[in-house]
Amino acid sequence: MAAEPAGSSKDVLDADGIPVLPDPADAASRKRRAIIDAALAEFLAEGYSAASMEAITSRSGVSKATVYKHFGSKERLFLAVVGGVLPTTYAELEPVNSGLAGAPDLRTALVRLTTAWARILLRPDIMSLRRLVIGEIDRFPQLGRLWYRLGRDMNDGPLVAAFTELHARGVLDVPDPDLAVRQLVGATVGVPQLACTFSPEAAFDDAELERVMASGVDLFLARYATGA
Amino acid sequence: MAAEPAGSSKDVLDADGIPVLPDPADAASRKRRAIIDAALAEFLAEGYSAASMEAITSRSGVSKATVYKHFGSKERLFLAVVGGVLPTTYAELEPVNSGLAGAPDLRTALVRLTTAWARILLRPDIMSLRRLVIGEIDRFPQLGRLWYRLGRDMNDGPLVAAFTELHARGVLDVPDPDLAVRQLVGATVGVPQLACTFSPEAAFDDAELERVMASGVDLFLARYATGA
DNA sequence: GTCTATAGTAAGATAGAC
DNA sequence: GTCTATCTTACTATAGAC
Repeated sequence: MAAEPAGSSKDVLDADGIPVLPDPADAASRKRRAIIDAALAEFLAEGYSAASMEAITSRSGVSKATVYKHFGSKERLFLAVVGGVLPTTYAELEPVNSGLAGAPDLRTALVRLTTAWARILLRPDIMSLRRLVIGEIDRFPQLGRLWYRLGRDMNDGPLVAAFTELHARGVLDVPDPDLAVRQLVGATVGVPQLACTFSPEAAFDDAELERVMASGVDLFLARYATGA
Repeated sequence: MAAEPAGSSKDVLDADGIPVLPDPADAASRKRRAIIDAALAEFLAEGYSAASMEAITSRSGVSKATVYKHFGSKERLFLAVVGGVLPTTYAELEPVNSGLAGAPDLRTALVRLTTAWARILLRPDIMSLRRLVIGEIDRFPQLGRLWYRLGRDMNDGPLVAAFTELHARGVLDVPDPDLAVRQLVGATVGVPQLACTFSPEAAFDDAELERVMASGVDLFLARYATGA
């Protein structure tokens, strides 16, 4: 259990009484990290305007001046924090997408895929972040565009590629793969997502979720699957 | 051009020099209406927390004390204004729903219906209101539940009834009408709505909109229409 | 880089005259 | 019911010591 000096001005001594000087760079980035975590929690709980820099400094254990040295202003802090966490969030969805074009049973693969997406996207922390971004879009349009673009690039993108290939192989008949992907998402993940957007307390157990995803995939395949 | 005394303490005289005393009830409800309009504009522009009661009083032309006499607090004002406008908003969608079960061509009727929905729901003012409600759901969960319930009751509801009837008549094969409606919405209106939610500047011209709606309806019918 | 202390401002809400 | 004037509080941001 190493001593972690929290910025105290007093020297910290090791077992032999020798002062342990914290690496200033590490100390700074630890504080930076603490500020980011505290700010995210505060912004998620209060929204941008009601969040107070005072509360963020209290949560993070640093002083107000330090926060301003690092981030300059409340706006810049918000953009850094929220813009920084979005790619992390979407990165979780990427591994699910691999190898769809080569799956033995397309229906099973699509149900698995959409169910995995839904389980992640419906998580309360991600739903809260989504509501925050949507609610602040007039003030921070960059974040809205970023969120939408990430979703398109990291989720829809691979699916579009897979459908295009399956179309070429004659397995699917998809004249507009881009639109088809958006329809699939709307008819599967979009259904419980809409409910959770407006009713945070709404819960979908795994069985219900898989039933809805399977029904949406069947809807999709009824139109786009060829006989082959 | 009738004189409309805006609460001035000086008497207003008619053409014969006779004081025109404004009906106090009417004057009060005119002010109430002015406050509501000003508050809605301010809340839409700034969000709940950043909206200032000072700005609302300026916009409405009444004093701060009057606003508090009428609505008691900022929270109550917000609930009254937003909760009051939601039914009005959804009422616009109701007439579109009538007479679907008896339509001669179901596909045409559904394309017309979803396109009409989309044109209303994508309007910037309604999209802004939607973002406001979503962004403030942690603070005002009532509004989220109200929005979702209105959408379900006034839009999905009639469609569920129509699909149930068409199922009984053998025109459709819809084992779960409620889910089917949500899928149809997700695959039609939901597609451009998602884009507009995150990119307010995104615009869909009528031709593009109808193409997307028609494609979504075809998707729906490929699964749920019987041969009959 | 980090802190304490504070400047300067604007917010929500109310008192009291009319 | 309505207004003007004001109370109290909390906010963002900064100055200056270390």
